Amino acid sequence: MPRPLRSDNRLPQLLDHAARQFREKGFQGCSVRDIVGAIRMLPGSLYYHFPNKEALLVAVYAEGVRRIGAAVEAAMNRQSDPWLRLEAACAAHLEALLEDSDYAQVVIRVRPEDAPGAAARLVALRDEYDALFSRVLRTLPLRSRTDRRVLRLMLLGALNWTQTWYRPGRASPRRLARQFVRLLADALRPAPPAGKNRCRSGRKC
Amino acid sequence: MPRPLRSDNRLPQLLDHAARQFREKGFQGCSVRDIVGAIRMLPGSLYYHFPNKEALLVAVYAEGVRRIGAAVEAAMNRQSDPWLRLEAACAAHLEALLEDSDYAQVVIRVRPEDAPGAAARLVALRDEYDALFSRVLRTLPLRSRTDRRVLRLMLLGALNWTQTWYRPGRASPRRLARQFVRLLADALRPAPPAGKNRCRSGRKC
DNA sequence: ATCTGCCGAACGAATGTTCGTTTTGTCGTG
DNA sequence: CACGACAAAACGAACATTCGTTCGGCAGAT
Repeated sequence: MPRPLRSDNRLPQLLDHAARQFREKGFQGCSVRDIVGAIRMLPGSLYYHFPNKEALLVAVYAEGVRRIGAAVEAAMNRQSDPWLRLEAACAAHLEALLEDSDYAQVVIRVRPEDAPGAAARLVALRDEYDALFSRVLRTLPLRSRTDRRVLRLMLLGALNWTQTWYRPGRASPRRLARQFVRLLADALRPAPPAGKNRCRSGRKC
Repeated sequence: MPRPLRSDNRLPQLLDHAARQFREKGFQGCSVRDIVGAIRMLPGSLYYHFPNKEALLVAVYAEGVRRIGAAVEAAMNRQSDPWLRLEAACAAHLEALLEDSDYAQVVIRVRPEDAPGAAARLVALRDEYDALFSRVLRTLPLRSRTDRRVLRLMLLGALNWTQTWYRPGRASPRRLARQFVRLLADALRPAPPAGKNRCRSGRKC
């Protein structure tokens, strides 16, 4: 039973600017005054909406997971081929992470340990999102020996680390996702039945 | 000309504990008192050795780059085959990053932007280290179309992100490095000359 | 009339940093 | 070998700010 909201409630703007500040400067890097000041609120007013600063982070985190999860799931469901599904998921992940959403960026930027009192909940939220990628990977036809867990961790690591070096204007998130997945696909796709289509190195097939 | 050092100089211990604190709680996550308190120093004494907290971080960072760089270079030079060189480099990188050195972990854990006044120097130090991997990758025989820059960023991303999920006792750094590199090697090694040794999928060759 | 949503002003604690003073190792000199 | 000058290294105590947080009160939407 959600309590009634007043139309002049500034919680949405509060969350928006919290997300922006958290992604720009991290959790410990910005003060309560930085966050509320951007929307001309006073520091004490935060505590009407949240019991403390960490709870605000949890709210932003949760919204971040919700948004990036929705984006990835939607992109995924537009494809049927397993490898194309993976590529679509990665592209959506990167787009949210690098360009679209402050909320999504916070999920990757802020370490759970930075907010000790909320760490457990943050980790749970991350895991919830990771499960999405586990699902995509489960449907991939792979060589028998491939460890899907290691594959997931490696791929997500490569994707998430882009946040540290990506600069808008160069390679687009879409293109990066394509490059990453292509690379893995070449390595992991089971060999085609003998005699068929074994072109793997030449310019044209 | 390094000025003369006294035998009771505690700068080494100061750096050691700073590295430990920075890696455990991040730059903004620990106070000057946390750092010096661990070696029974007083907060003001820090400022005999460094002009400010950020300069201390730079010193730790530099030492971290030096150590992990030395470890990787040594491991690299023990191999001659390009792919084995890469694997050795990755293994050394992961060992330093996950188990051995507080200093090395700080280089990955702490974001340059967390210390605005020192960010430029921190980035330069990171780049200096990255150049090592550029060198290893340059000697790799790859398919003609492969973008070595993207490859480096992807690999380093996967490696560095391990810091967020790795727990000692499971897969060893060595094993992880092996898995990562194997995966890429299968994808990127140029196809062997036609008719020779084209086993790529079966159990035994 | 009620109660949501925020103001305004404060709180104590913690922050990075400064500075005059004191201790202690090092070294040239007698 | 002893001693005294000198600088290195750290102390001790403060500094001004900034931090997250608390709380009584009040305007205005419902």
